[in-house]
Formats: sequence, C-alpha cells, structure tokens
Amino acid sequence: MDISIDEFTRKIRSRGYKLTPQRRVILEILIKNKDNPLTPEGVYKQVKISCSEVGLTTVYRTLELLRKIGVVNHVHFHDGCDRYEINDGKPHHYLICLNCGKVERTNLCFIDKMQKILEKDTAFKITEHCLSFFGYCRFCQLRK
Amino acid sequence: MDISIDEFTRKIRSRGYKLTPQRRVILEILIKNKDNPLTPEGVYKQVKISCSEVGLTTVYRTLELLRKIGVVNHVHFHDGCDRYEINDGKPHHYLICLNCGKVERTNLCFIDKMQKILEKDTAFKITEHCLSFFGYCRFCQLRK
DNA sequence: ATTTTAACTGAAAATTATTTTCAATTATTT
DNA sequence: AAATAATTGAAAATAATTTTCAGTTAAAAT
Ligand SMILES: [Mn+2]
Ligand SMILES: [Mn+2]
Ligand SMILES: [Zn+2]
Ligand SMILES: [Zn+2]
Repeated sequence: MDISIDEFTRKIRSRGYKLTPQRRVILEILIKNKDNPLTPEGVYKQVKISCSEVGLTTVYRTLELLRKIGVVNHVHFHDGCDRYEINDGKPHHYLICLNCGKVERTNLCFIDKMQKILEKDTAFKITEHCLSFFGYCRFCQLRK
Repeated sequence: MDISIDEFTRKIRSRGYKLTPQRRVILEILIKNKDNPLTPEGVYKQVKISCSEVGLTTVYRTLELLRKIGVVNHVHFHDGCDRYEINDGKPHHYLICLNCGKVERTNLCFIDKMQKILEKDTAFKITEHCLSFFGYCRFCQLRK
C-alpha cells in the first residue's frame, strides 16, 4: 500500500507543486523507513548518506508539504521533536516507555469507529489523528 | 474530581518534594483552566497576573513535576509547544481544526478498552496516552 | 528548442521553546 | 534556632524550527 512514484508525481503536480529531486529523495527515505517515524534531522542524515545536496530547511519544508497532501503522518513521542512516517493507510499507534524510551508499534485500533461517531456528533471533518501511549515496557516494569 | 490542596501536599511531600508557594499558585492556575490545556508560557502569564514572583523556568520545572506525580496530563496540539491540563481522571480528547485552529474537546473515548487489550497483548504498562484529531471544523468545511 | 515564470532551493540569520547553570533562598527536619 | 537538602530565578546555553533572500530550476508556453 506504499505510494508509487507516479501517484506521488500526480499528487504533487495536480496541486501546482513541482516534482524536484529533493522531494523524491526525501520520499524514498520515508518509504525505506516505513516502520519508524523519523525526525526532520533523521531524514536529513539519511538523505546525506544516499548522497545528495539537500538542505535541512528543504527537509522541513518537504515534510510539511507531504503532510499537507496526505502522504505522511505526523506523530509525537513527547521527546521534543516532530516525527513523520509514510502514510500507508493503516492506523497504527505507539507505545512509548517513559523509562527507557523504547518505542513499540501496534496496529490495534478502535479509532476508526470512534472517528465516525465523533464526526456525526460534532460535524467536524477529521483528516488525521495522533495517538500514543506512554508507560513502561516489559523490561522496565521489573527494574525501577 | 479536582485534586484538593491536601491531596496535593501529600503527594508532593511523600516523594521528598517541598510544597512551595510557586507550586501552589501554578496548580491553582491549572485548576482554574481545567477546560483548556495551557502552554508553559500560558501558565506563566496567568501566574504573573494573579501577582507573584514566579520565573518561567520554575513553571517549566513545576509542570514536569506535576506530570511526574500524575497531577497533570501532557497534550499536543501540533502547534509547536507542549500543553498541560489538570488530570481529572476522565479521558478527553481534542478536535483541532487545521484551518482556523479551533479546538474542541470531546469525552467520547474507547481508549480505555483499547488500553486494556493492548496491555494484555504487549505486556506494556500504560500510564498515559495522548490522542488528538485533526481536520476541519463545521465552519471551515464551508469556506475553503 | 528557447523563453518565461512561478515554484523551489540552500545558507545564514532569526525566532521560539526548552534546558542548564549557579549562587542565593527557603521549606522542612532536627 | 540551626542544619540541610530542595528549590528558586536570572542568565546563558541548547535545540528545534522558521524566515529571509538571492540564485536556481521544473514545467508550461511559445
Ligand atoms: Mn510533548
Ligand atoms: Mn507536532
Ligand atoms: Zn522501558
Ligand atoms: Zn476551523
């Protein structure tokens, strides 16, 4: 369910944006890391490795653009920076250990149902949500 | 279901912390604003109004302390800063309009059920969660 | 193909949120 | 009242993000 480059091109162009090499590289990095949400800095570092002259500013700008067109989701680990992950259509949420920082991902989700009810109830048109759980992982429950 | 000053005092002292005037004032502000999560800056401004010599640094430190002892929750509106609200024991989540920024609150929540299942499923001990919905409010759905 | 043009870029500067440092102060215990 | 460890606020430091701006480029028009 990953976005294809063609689909990406279409989405970008149809809104008057240009498909630049920088945008393509950043998208590729996000796809490659579909299992862990990256910070802008994290994206930047990986972009640099796979070569390329891409500025950090452009990373920030591109991530926000991708979010706007629905290609990435924006998530929070409460660690002081934003994170982005490719939007694969499936809901998934995170379990973040307050002790060791370990992050687990889960696909269990009742949110869709909740969202439908909320929309009916409040007339709000929901396009994104952000859900994270904080607590203590298996390991940290024992020590400390 | 608001926390009482006695309960607060007990919670603080039992962990070796001191009950200072600053901490008391900050707690009062949070109780007074139980319906909208405040940023540290927001707390600071209100503290200043109700008089008091309290430094912004102390506000940051106190909010984090209150979170640690379970007196406040930490929420995110994706607007670049952390927010805190008094923990009244009830779950409530937010609907944040991506267009006008309006924030609505809802009590509808399936999270408790989800949390139980997750805990069983993952052996993670969950102590907090953060859920927000983003989209477009009634008004913004029409214009734009 | 060449021109045109608005979108895009990166470096540097600016801004904003948050954390750290440290010397002085204060709440609680003795 | 003294002892002591916790707490405080101002200032400095750090970290994340945004803005500015002059130069570049993708895509549309010729
Ligand atoms: Mn946070
Ligand atoms: Mn965010
Ligand atoms: Zn852990
Ligand atoms: Zn709105």
